[in-house]
Amino acid sequence: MKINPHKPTIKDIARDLNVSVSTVSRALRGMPDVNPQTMKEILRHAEKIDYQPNMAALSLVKKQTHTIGVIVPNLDYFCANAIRGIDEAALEAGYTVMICQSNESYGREVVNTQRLMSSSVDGLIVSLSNESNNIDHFKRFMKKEIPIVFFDRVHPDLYAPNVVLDNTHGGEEAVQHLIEQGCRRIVLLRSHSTVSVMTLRENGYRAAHKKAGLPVDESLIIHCDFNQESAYQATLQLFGKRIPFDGIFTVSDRLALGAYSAVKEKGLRIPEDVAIVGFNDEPIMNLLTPKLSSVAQPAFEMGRRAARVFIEHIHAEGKPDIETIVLKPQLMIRESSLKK
Amino acid sequence: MKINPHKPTIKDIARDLNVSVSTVSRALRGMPDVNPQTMKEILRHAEKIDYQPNMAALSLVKKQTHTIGVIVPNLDYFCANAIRGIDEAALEAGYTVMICQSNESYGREVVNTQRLMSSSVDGLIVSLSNESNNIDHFKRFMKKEIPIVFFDRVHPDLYAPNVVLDNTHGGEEAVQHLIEQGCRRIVLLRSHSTVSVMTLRENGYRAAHKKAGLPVDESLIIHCDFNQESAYQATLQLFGKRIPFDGIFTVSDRLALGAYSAVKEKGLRIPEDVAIVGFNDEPIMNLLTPKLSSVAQPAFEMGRRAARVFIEHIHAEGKPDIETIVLKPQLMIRESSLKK
DNA sequence: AACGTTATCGGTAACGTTATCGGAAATAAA
DNA sequence: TTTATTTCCGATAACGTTACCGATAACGTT
Repeated sequence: MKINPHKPTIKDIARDLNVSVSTVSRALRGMPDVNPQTMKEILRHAEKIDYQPNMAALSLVKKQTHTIGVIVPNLDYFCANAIRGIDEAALEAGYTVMICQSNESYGREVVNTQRLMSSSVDGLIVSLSNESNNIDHFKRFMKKEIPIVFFDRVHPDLYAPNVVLDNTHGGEEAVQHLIEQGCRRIVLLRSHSTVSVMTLRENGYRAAHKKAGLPVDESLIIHCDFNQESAYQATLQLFGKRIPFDGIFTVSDRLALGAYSAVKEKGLRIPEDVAIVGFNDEPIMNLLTPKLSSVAQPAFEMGRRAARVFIEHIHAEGKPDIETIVLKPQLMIRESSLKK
Repeated sequence: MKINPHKPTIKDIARDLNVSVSTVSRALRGMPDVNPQTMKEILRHAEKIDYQPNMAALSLVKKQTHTIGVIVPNLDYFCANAIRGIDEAALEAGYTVMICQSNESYGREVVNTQRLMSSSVDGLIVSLSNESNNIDHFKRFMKKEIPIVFFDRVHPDLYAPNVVLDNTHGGEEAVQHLIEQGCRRIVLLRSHSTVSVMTLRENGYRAAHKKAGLPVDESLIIHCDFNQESAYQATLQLFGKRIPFDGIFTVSDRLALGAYSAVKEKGLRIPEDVAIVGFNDEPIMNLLTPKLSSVAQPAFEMGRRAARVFIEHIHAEGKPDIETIVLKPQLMIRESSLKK
């Protein structure tokens, strides 16, 4: 595999057609000052020998790779959709995408940023890992004036464009809905990460209580690991401590699933005894009985917007504005929270 | 953003330290013929000014990009895990990965191969889309002697390394299990794609019947679209036609879910009236009651092996052997198929 | 003293492409 | 006819890096 069968270059075309490489280059780029006749010949010949421009050479002279580095914490339903959105917008603008997973690990995130940096991506689109309290690796990036756009999981100390959900509003709507359904002791099941989304959803939880004139019982606010098993255990512990509750709002559907299992295991009915609302609206949750109510995020749209902001910044002259785009969540009410 | 703050190059280091670029280049690569003292100084200075090698220039002279293009049909549980495996093996070998989704569409797959080809990836790791009957775009790739490795969804006409599951065996085990549980009229729910995995799993279905001395009723072999809704409709139609059955084997968990819903909707019990076995062993299915039996695939391992084969081929002298790696499935027996 | 060796370094071409400049030929304007 | 303008094209440098070939100096060896 070492012997390259010589990929054709513009030099080959130039030699074959007895013109200069300059002319070939211009023709291939459709520049005006080239004879239509020779232009046609060059294009035809390029097609014939299946010429593909050498991106490395192009990057070298243009100082752009037309590649976007993407770092996501995982490839779950939300991220997969966001990536589809990023991909679509990038494709439209002639960019390709390098995707890395941090696996919710700070170390992996650092390694990935370095890897992408040394691959000379034009910039980064990032959703932070759960563990990322230290964010120096991104600051280093930004010092070199390499554009970064954050989406979903953002960090207040990173002065860069953000594309996020109105998480506060999402949490508030969900909890308000539970209150309207008659719940008075609502558990908040959240991850103990410092990532912004969690805290904002908690803020929404508190806001809903305040608006309804209800007190917040801090013993109902539970921090657990960001996986289903941990949520399951946390819910069981609640039963163990004999802390009563009649509703659960979780910051993700996966956590909701853990709570779900625990509640069912205790022989309680959903939603009659305990109403549950999750977050993300993963379609798979529709297969539970009862179907899970959840706060839906426009993941695809979020990815697309993030990529578009990124491309705007790449093309902007001078320092572009740092804006934050906030998308609206939508509460999907289903059986798990509807006490008719 | 147009004004580059001049990324440091080896020229800068050479100027600052009054040595030649050759020396810097050698020092940075740890070559032997450079004075340990100057070596140390160069390394220190490189560190100090945060020097990052320019990959474009490197690619240009080395004719390698150290980038692998990956094309997958989607980012579902299986693929996400396979990608993690690819990523890990690639990282180990100093490669980065460009991931594209074909969204099960032939057109997108063609666009993606072209995109990756013009991005000058060193080669491709591919799982075919559901629609890909025509595979000329890959043959074009292979004609240029660019290495391609296929995994999971492969094609018999593509003479390239394959990393696959023993799908026949997986199907056979699943159906054999159903037969042992007393099922005599087992539905096979498969997608009507020509992709190899489907047919092989069907072969397993037939093999199990043959071994058990049971006839295969062709009216029980159902072709539907590769999604849950279509599986749901197909199962309902079966009821509509009053075709009796007491077991269902589906080629994916998602299809199993569709069947699941339909069976439950008809008021039948799982597994007592209809036993169900799926394929992929998505953990999410453990939340169904009853829990779904399924054939597990070592997705992570499959991805890792595919990447390793790829890298072997890149480094091989001359034409390396074209091998097919077959991994073993594992039948996970749970409540949905266990009539005790 | 003359020679070969070794260690250490620099110069230069090359990779494939674009950008800049200048020149020749063709055309239009005087 | 002469001059000015356009149209088309080629030569060359540059991008950042490595590979190859030499060059120099400091050694030992005979």
